[in-house]
Amino acid sequence: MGMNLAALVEVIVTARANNLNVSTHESMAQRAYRLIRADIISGARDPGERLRIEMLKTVYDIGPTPLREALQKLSTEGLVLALEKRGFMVSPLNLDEFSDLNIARIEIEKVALARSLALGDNQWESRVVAATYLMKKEDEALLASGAGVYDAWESANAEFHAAMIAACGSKWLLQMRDQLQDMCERYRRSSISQSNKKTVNGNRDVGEEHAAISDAVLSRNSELACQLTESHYMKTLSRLGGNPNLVGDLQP
Amino acid sequence: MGMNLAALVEVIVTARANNLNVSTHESMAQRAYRLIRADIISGARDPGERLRIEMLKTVYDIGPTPLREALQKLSTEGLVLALEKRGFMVSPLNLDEFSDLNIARIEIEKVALARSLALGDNQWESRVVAATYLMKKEDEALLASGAGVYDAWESANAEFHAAMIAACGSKWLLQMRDQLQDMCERYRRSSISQSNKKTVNGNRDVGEEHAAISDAVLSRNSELACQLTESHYMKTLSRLGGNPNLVGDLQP
DNA sequence: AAAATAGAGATTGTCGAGAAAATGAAATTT
DNA sequence: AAATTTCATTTTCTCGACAATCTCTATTTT
Repeated sequence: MGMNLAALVEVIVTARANNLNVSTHESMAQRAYRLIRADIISGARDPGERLRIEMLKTVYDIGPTPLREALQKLSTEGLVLALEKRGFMVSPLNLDEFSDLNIARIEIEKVALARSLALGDNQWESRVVAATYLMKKEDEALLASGAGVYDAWESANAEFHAAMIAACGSKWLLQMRDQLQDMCERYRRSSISQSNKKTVNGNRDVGEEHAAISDAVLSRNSELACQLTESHYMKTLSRLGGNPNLVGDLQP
Repeated sequence: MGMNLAALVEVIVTARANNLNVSTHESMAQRAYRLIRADIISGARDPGERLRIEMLKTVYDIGPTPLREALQKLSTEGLVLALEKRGFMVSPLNLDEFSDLNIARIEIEKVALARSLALGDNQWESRVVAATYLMKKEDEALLASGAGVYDAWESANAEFHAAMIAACGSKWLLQMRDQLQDMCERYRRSSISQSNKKTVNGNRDVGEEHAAISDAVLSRNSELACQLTESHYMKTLSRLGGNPNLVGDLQP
């Protein structure tokens, strides 16, 4: 692939702006980062678990240098804790931090949602409609099966919420939100693996919540959309044992 | 310093929660991270500048492995761009991204400010009063001197704005805000070095703006405080050539 | 002259080795 | 017995070396 530097920078900056992955063949460091990150978020690695280089070398078949680079990146994100002269560990979980994360996530999501509703064009509306359609199908399938959430449901859910805020006009706002989302996801997963997976959606009709959010968004009712989204996330939070008192609306 | 692992993790987690630095003797990787980060934010390293390992090795007297770890961390933050098989460079600046960053920063700051006003206690009020007092002194000194901003003014300004939002109840919200702030700072610095330093505060009476913000905060007038803070930051943005249209209030 | 090619030199990304520090178990002291 | 010390082992962090790849100049071709 012959390409000069300026052109490559252009490609990378543009791709990053659209949250795309441009790599032809990833480096060992990237690979390590991707794999370890996925293992931590999915709960395959327990919170508090030591991440010893020798062990990781054996498991992922990657040398110590790229492994350390990956762990440093993850420590910047907060998924990994770097202990001076004592290596790395998966960041421990605690409920106070979960509340803290959720406050940040929900507040940022609300801001992005309000902006998105104010700025979104027809293209964006079409994406919202498409995501809503898919979400409805998956919510119905989930309700019918009575089982836990599928991967298909998960990805429809992710796209549903991403679509709503996509037109907010700041990729940094979206990136902050994504990062906080991933941190929260780890709490959700570890909570699921501890309790019964079937209770994940409790007695809620998540489909109805999604439909209400979509309606509010498409009718550009910013206040209602924010309120519904907040309570949507808060229901998940309180079911997982977080402290909802710290999150809720402040002005009565 | 004899200390078992559990105790150390406790110390580190607690210290991180309060944004403290607990290191007794920093590692080469930490040192590289700190120095390179400061050089990028201060503008000592130009946007778009290649960061070659050999060069960095000579300048900072640090081996290639810790240097790469530092660069990877910085690339997670967005200050450095990692180019596949072509090393690292200081992230290029562009005005669109500056607007983007400012949207995110101002929105997050407003959210944190509203929460802080709703949740802050007497202890917090006292910090606000102290920061306001110091800020007033520094603003007066700045006005009297007629010169550019001093380090003392910079740090008073940083504490002034940090104090206002300190009681928001989410360390993550504050951390996101800090990260965006540092990114914005780099734009401000590079803009200053290009133009005349004396024009930094233009015809604005920044002292008056600060006083108005402080009054609104202490009287718990959330809406006014948010509005004043937003326009305070926007004045800086538009003077630096950003696109203020993309930032402003959305609901008329 | 502009574009393509080729090859010397520089740079990245990775690995293994080794010094310095932490850990844990056994021995010693209080 | 509990606390301290000792010391062998493990682990981290850092460095230099090396293969793979990129870059830049000089040369050839169109």
